[in-house]
Amino acid sequence: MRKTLHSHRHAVTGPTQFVRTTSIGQEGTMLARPQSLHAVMSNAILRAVDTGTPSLRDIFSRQAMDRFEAGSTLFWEGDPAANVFEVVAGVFRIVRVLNDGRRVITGFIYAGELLGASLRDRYLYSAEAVTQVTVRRFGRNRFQEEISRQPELREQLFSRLSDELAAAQDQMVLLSRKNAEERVCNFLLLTARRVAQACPAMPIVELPMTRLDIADYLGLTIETVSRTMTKLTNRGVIAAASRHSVVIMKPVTLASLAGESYADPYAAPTDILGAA
Amino acid sequence: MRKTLHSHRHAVTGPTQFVRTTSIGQEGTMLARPQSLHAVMSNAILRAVDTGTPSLRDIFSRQAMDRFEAGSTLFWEGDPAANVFEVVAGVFRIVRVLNDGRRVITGFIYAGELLGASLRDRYLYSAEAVTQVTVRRFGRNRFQEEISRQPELREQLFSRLSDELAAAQDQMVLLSRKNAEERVCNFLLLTARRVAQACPAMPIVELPMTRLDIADYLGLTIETVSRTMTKLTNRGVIAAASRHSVVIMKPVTLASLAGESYADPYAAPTDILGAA
DNA sequence: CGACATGTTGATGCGTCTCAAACGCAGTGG
DNA sequence: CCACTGCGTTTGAGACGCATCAACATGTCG
Repeated sequence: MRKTLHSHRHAVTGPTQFVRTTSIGQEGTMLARPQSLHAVMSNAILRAVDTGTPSLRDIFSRQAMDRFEAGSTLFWEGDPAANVFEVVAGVFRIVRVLNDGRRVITGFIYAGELLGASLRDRYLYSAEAVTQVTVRRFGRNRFQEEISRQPELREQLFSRLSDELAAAQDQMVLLSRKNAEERVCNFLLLTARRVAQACPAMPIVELPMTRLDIADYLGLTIETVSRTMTKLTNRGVIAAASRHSVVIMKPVTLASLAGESYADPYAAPTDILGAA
Repeated sequence: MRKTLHSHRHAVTGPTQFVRTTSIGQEGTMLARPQSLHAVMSNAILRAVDTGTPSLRDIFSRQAMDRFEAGSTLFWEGDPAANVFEVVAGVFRIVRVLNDGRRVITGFIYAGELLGASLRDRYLYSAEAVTQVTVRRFGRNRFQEEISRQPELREQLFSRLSDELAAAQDQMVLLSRKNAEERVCNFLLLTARRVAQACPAMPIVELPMTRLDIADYLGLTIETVSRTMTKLTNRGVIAAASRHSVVIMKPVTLASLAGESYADPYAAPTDILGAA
C-alpha cells in the first residue's frame, strides 16, 4: 500500500514500446547507418568552435555513428557501463524508476554532450531517446586511457562533470523549494538558453519531449504542467508556436518568475534571456 | 508577491549568527589551533584504511588544521574558489539560498570528505559548520597541480566526484517523487550507513543537525519532519535516544519505507541496514 | 529565574494530485 | 473523402498531503 501523493498512474509498466534491436551498451554489433544530413551538420557546427587544442570531441570524431529511433533505450540503469557516448544529434532523457514504478527524469542530454562519462562500473540511469538520435560510441577502457593520456581532455571532462554537478544542485533547489510556475519557467528558460538557436528578440524554444517527460523532470504531473503553461500563455508570457515549441514573449518576466538564486551559474547576463 | 507553497518563514535573514573572524576562503590568515584529540583520532582512523598507494588525504596531511565553531561559514556561495578543504572532524551543511530567502541544503559533508573540490571558479554553495569542525586547507592551484601530477589522486578525485553526482541524482529522485515518510526514512537510512558507527543489531544514528537543517535538506518543513519522526516512533520503527540521535529499531521496515529504487548505489546488501 | 532557541503537537488552508471527460491531431482503412 | 482509432494534451471538479499559523513543551545559557 503506497503513497497517495504521487501514484504511478503514468508509470512505465515495463520495457518501453521500442524494440531493442541490438544489445545496446553491451558487446553486440551496433547499427552503423549512413550519416544523416542533420548529424553531419550538427557535428560540423560543433567542431567549428574548437580552438585548435585537442578536444573531447576529437576522440569521438573517428568513431562510427549509430542512429536510434525515438523511444529507444541506449542503455539501462544498472547495466555494466561499457561505453561512453557523444550525442551527435537529437535529445536523450535520463530516467530513473522507483521500485513501484514512479518515474523521474533527472536530465535531458542534447547534441554535443556526453552520456555515461561518470565512469562508474554501472550506469546510474537509463538513457532513452526523446527524438531520433545519432551517437558516437567509445569503449569505456579506451576512453579512460585517452583521458589519462591527454591532460587537456582530462581538464574538459572535469569541467563537464562539474557542470553536471552544478546542474544537479540547481535541480535540487528547484525540486526542493520551487512551486509549479517557477519550475516550468525555469525549465523554459534553461532550455531556451541551452539550445540558443533562438533569435534574441523573440526566441522560439523547441520542446521535443512530451508533457509527461517535462512533468517527470520537474516533479509535477502532466496536468499541472499543462495548466501552468496555459496560465503563462494567457498572461502573455509565452505563446504556443506549435505543440512542441513555444515563443517566449516576455523573457524578463519569465526569468523573474523562474525565481533563480543569486549566484546562478547558468545566467547569461549579456543575453536578453539572462536579464533579471 | 511570492509563493504560498513555501514561505520563507524559516529563511535566513542575512549573514548568520556566527562571527566571521577570518577572511575564510580568501587570502586572510586562518586559525591554526592545536589539534583536538578527536581530530587526531579521526584522522588516524581514516589513514588506517589506506592501502599504501598515495591517497588524496596524504596531500592534506601536512597542512595545518583549522577549527571553527558550529554555525560558522567556511565559505560563501559565489566566493572565488580559492581553496579545497578536507574535513577532518565534524559535519558541514551545503547551503543554497533563493533570492527571496528560501533555503535549500543540498548535502551534508562528514569527516574524511572534501569540500570545494569541483574546481570551478566560484563556490556553488555556502559551507556552514553544523558542529564544531576541523578542516585542512589546500590552495586550489596547488591542489590542481598535485592532481594533474599524480594519476592515483586523479582517479580518486574522479571517483569522489562521481559519487557526489550519484548522490545528487538520488536526492533528485527523493525530492521529485517521494513523500514525507519516504524522505525521512531515506535520510535516516543513509545517515546510518554513512557514519556506520552503529552496531549492526540496533544502530544508533547521530543527527548533529537541527530539524530545520533536515527539513531544508528533505524539502519539507520542520513540523512535517517532526510529525513524521513521531509517527515512526509510535510505530516502533525508530526510538528517540536523545534529541540528536535515534535508534533504528526495525531496519528492514525502515529500508522498505525509504522506497529505494532498484539499482541503489548506496545499498549495502550484506549489512542489515541494506536489507530490503 | 527569565530570555531565547529548538522541538512538538493541534487546527486549518492551499497547491498540487487524482480522477474524469473532452479535445486536437495523425494515421489507418473503408 | 470521411469514420474510426489511438495518443498526447487540455480542462474541470474534488480530494488529500503537506504548509501554515498558533500554542505549548523542553533545553540551554545568562
